[in-house]
Amino acid sequence: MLVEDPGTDHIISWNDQGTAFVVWRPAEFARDLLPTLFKHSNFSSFVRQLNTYGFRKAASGRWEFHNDMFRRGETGLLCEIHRRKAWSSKLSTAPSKTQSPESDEDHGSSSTSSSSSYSNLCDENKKLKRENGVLCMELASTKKRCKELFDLVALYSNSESVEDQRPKLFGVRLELPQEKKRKDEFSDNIRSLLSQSCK
Amino acid sequence: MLVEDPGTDHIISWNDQGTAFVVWRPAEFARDLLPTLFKHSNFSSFVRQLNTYGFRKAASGRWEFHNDMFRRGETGLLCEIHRRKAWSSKLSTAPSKTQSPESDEDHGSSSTSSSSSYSNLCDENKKLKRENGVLCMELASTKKRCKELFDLVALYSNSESVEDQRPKLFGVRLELPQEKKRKDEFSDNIRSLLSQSCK
DNA sequence: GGGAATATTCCC
DNA sequence: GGGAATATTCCC
Repeated sequence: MLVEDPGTDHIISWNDQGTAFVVWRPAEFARDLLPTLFKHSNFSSFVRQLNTYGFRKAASGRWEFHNDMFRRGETGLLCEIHRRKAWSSKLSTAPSKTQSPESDEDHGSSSTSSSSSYSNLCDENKKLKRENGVLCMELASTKKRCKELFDLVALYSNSESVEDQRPKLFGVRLELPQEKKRKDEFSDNIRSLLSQSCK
Repeated sequence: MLVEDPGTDHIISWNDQGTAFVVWRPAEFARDLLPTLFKHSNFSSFVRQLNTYGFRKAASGRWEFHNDMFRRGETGLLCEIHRRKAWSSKLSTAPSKTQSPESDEDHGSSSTSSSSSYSNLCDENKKLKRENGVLCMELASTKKRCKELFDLVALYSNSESVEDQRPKLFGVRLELPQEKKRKDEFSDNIRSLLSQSCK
């Protein structure tokens, strides 16, 4: 609205190509125009919001900001400008790079690319799907492995108590005290593990 | 400051006991006084902040708010009034649907991606990130569990071979053929499990 | 540019 | 009353 308004073009306007807006007079802009739209008159707070919504400063030596969805005449694109989410960097800390290379992939991009460009989003999407696939596979194999260990422990724990075949002397099974203690400890461990589900 | 100021006592003042403040005229308070201290003039936003800082509304049929650290004359207590932290609910989300049916999450959604809409892509992106986080957590807990089982098996396998204390007759350990076979199977299983990394 | 604390809004 | 999204501030 401000960028379009010819009355404020000496303060803020489109660049020549209509691909970005330029704040020609930051001081006047902050003092006179910001308070009409926001609860403050700080240029830096305005810039902070621009960044949050995917606008980037052009390296043009002036206050020029661009966003792929902000172009002269293309008002239909405006609805694609969204606030970057805050959760993007919160839980994604441990992407389990157990054996996947993905070395060069900039992990911070998840938060950066959010709203700026369509192709960035596509790239991130692809990467997420790849990562997702890797995680699914890794999880599946870990679960399988976990189940194997579990079954093994369960089997042994079971067979030991059921089919103990060790020789007896006159009907009494030969077993020394310290072995008994060790075996009981083992059984306790197994019992506690068995009490949880591992499937 | 406002509560103390005699000039505004008809709008806001201490209660009789000096244990709370009372907003006698919420409308005037919001319109005339709030903007002098805050970036808004909404009484409800003011109340929201009061709650965040531990003030509670008294059940007195008027806008009376109290806080143990807010008392007439006790200005030294004011520094004990702190903003409530937000962390209390953040990390407790832990979906960890280890055995839940995960019904609503359509895992096949990846195929839907052919839709070219930008906001669809954003939504999918969000979902992927969420899914990713859940997978990471589930993988971590499964790995932990796997390691526990692994250590248990390793421990037993170890102690069994090292300190077999069963009685011998003339230097030969008593052991029946089928037990030997079962134990070898067990050892083979353990060996193969040990050959993979489970950390 | 963006993380993080705090403020304001919106909603249950 | 408070959870949660968004805005503003502060700071690296």
